Amino acid sequence: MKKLRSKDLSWSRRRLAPRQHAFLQGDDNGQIYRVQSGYLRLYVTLSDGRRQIIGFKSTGDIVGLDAGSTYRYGAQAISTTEVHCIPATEFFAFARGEPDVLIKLFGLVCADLSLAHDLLVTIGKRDAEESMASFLLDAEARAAERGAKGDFISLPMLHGDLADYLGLTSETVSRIFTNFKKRGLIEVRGRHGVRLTNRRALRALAKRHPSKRDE
Amino acid sequence: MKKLRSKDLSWSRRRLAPRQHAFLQGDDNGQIYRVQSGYLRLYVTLSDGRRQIIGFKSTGDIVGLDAGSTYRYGAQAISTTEVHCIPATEFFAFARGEPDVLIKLFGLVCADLSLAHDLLVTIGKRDAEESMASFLLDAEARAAERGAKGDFISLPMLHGDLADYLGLTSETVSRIFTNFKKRGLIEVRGRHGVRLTNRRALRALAKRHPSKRDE
DNA sequence: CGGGTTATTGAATGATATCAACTTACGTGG
DNA sequence: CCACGTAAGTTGATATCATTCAATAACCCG
Repeated sequence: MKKLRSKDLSWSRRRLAPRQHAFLQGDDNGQIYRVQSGYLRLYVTLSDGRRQIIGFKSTGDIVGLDAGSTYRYGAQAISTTEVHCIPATEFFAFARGEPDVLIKLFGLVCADLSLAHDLLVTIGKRDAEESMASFLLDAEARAAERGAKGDFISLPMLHGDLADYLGLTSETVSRIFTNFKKRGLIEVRGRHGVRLTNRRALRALAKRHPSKRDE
Repeated sequence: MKKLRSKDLSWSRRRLAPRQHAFLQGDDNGQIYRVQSGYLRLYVTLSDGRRQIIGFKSTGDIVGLDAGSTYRYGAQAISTTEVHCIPATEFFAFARGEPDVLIKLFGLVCADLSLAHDLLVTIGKRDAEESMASFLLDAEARAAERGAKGDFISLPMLHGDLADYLGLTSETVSRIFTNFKKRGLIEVRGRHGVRLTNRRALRALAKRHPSKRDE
């Protein structure tokens, strides 16, 4: 299959400082982004300022692909983040002639949709503990997919981000981390390191349907 | 642009009775569906049976497009529902040769993603009243897009469905309907008819960002 | 080191869930 | 066409989980 990032295309680079935006909700859709390093949070706001984080994006992820004429969500750097970007029109003009690329793009949006559906279940039906358990398992699975070394995973986002992602408050997130530590479900190292020390219990909490991968 | 439903393709028909499934969560992905008449609810369940409805689909909507090897959600008829379906492999084999069709499909999934994001904000950040206000405005906009006649809109789903969609309980949904009626925000006719009698107030409740379309 | 941001912890409050009783609506068959 | 039986909706009382408010503690960056 053809590589997504063709050499023919004029990708440009941007380095985003923490809290800097790649784009804001409502901006005209100009660019499609690819994260090179660091982390972005994608979020939607209500008119009174409440913020729902709809996803975290890291190395290799494509952002802004699903925008119409304007971005429906904002994209903000959590830590210093490098992105590559390309004008959407140019990108789609190229993709139009490449069925494999179009199908790849289709698959990327489908994957995002699936993530959104998972998050809907978490926020809509899981209580705070269940949500956190589900998040931790997802975070670990994601780290594994990216070939992370060691069993500590890195969670670069703040508790407040996690709260805005899971539909909770930062205090609740903090309480549950403390509680999980006491119960021996996780071990924490520094601000961002977490290790899952009882996956079975976390899985039971998350109430997922059993899959073949479960020991 | 080429029509999505080419005559070359072998669509078949199914008539679903109320509560009958087009497919279940976990089924092998065989078919892509198009709703001809009636309504489907799409939902995800947790292992203990809690159900999150992720969307309602009606005439003209495509369902199952985003499935991988298995469906990640179930699709169940609310009322008697007619669907057309086609094997996914056949459909994509056809689409591969038609960039316009691929781009159309891409757009459909992007629209679903956008809906999922909206619902995330509703469930994650809006309280019960705000959620209901937002839902009613969306339902009306959707009906208008489909060229519904009259100002009563039809909500074919049960209160329990609405509850499972918005992250509430059926009791709460009922209380808020009653409250909205008392406050003159809506008028109800029969089991399924609703008319919005104070859009301004509903919009204020929903706390959306103002758009050009707002009077 | 120092200052601001973030995290933790406790106590009180509040929104929505839960439980329960009752009413209404609907569809089915007599 | 009506009566019945079941499913759905309403309403009230209570319980509960998570939020809110507040005060302290830890962390990190410059």
